[in-house]
Amino acid sequence: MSIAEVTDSRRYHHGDLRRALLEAAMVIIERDGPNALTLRAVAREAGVSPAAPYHHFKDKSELLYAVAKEGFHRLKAAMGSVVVPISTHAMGVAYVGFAHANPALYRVMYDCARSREMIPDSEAEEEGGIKLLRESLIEASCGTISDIDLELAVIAAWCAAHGLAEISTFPQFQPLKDALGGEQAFLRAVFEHLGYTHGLGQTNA
Amino acid sequence: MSIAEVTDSRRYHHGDLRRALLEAAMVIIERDGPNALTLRAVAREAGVSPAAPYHHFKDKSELLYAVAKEGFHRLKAAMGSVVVPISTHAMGVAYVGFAHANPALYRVMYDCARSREMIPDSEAEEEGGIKLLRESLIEASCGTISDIDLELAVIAAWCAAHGLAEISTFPQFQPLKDALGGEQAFLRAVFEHLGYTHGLGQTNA
DNA sequence: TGTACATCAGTGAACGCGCGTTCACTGATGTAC
DNA sequence: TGTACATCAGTGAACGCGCGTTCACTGATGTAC
Repeated sequence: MSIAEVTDSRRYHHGDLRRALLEAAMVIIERDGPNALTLRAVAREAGVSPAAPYHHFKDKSELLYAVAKEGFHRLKAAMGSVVVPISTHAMGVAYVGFAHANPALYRVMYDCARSREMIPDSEAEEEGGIKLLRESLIEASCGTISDIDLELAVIAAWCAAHGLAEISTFPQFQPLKDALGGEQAFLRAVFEHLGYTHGLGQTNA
Repeated sequence: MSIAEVTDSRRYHHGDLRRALLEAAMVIIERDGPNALTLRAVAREAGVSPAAPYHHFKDKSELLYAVAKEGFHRLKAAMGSVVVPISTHAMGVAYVGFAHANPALYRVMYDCARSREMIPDSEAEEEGGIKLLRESLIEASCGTISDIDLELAVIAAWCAAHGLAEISTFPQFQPLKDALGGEQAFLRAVFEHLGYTHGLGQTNA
C-alpha cells in the first residue's frame, strides 16, 4: 500500500510525495512495463498533477535514477536478510528471488547502471550487494583467498546470479523444472552446475 | 555499408527496402540506444518517407520482432563460426564477443524474447545458438551425458555467458582486467572460475 | 494566544514536439497483346 | 518491338495523442512578534 493511500490523499500538501512517487513508479514499471514509466504516468498514479513531481525531481532522468537506486537498496536488503549461516548459494537464491519478484524493476536497475555513471549515492547502493557477496566469499575461504581470486570469484558469482535471474524465467525451461520437482530444485541444480554447491565459487581445478 | 548506399538510393523504387530498414534499425539501436528506435527514425535513417515502412512491416512491433530475429540469427552465426575444435569455452567467448560488439541490439533481443512469445520463426533463430551449444556439450561428454544433466549444462552455460556478456562491461572491473592482462585474459579467467576450462560444464562434484 | 507574512508544495492550463498511423496520390515496373 | 494497363512501392501531408516541461497561480504550513 502506498503512502498516498495510507495518509489522507485529499490533503493539498501530500506529506511525503517524493516517496509516494517512487512507489508509484515501481507499480507502473511492474504493471505496465519500463516503457510506460513517464513522469505524467507517475504523477497520475500518485494522484497528483503532472507538474507536482518537479518539486522533488529535477527532471525525468533524476526520477529514473532514484528508482534504480531504490531498487539496488532493496536488492541489497534482500541479499542481507538471508538466514545464517550465510552462504554464497543462499545469497544467490535471494538475488534470483528478488529479480523474479521484480523483473521489470530489475531491468530498469541494470539499464540504468549500464547506460551511465551512477551518481555516487546510487553506486554505493549498487555496490552494497556486491560487498555482502564478497564478505561471504572471504568467510567461506577462511580468509585465505588471494585478492585477485576473490575478485574473480565475486564476478563469477555475480554473472551466474544475473544470468540465472534473467534466463531462468524463459518458458522453454518449464519441462525441466517440472522434471526436477519445481522452481527451487531447478535453481539449486543450476547453481550446483555452476559450482556453488558449497557456498564458494570453485577455484581453478 | 547498407544496401541503400550500395544501390542507387535516389531511385523511386528502392530495391530491398525491407533489408535496408533492418540495417537502419541496427544502426539506430547501437548509435542512439533502444529508446531511439522509432519507425520514423528508421525511415529517416534509410532515407525514405515515414509511411514507406508500412509496405514491409505491419506496424512498429513487427519491425521490432524482425530486428530481434535478425539479431539472434547473427548471434547464432557468430557462435557457429568458432574455429575447430569446437568447445563450450570458445562458444562462450564468441557469445560474449557478440554481445559486447552489439550491446544495445543484445538488449533488444532479450527484451523481445522475454516480453512475449516470439513468433515461431524467431524462436527458431533464438534456439539456433542453444542448439549449437547443446551439440558441443554432447560431443564433449562423448554422448554419455543424461538428458537432464545435458539440459542443466546447457542452461548453466547459457546463464554464465549471458551474465558475463552483460556484467563484464561494467567499468568497475577495469582494474582487475588490467591486473590480469586484458579483456581476453579476464574473460578466460572468469570462465575458468565458472568451470568452463575444458569446454564442458562441470558435473556435480 | 492571535495575527501577519514568508515559504513551501501543490494546481491546472498551456507550449512545442515527435510519435504511430492513415490517406489519397504518383512514379516505376512488368506483362499481355 | 511498341503500347496499354494493372500492380507495386514509394511520397508527403495530415490526424490525434501523450509526452516533458514551464508558468503564473494558490492553498496550507510554520514562524516572528
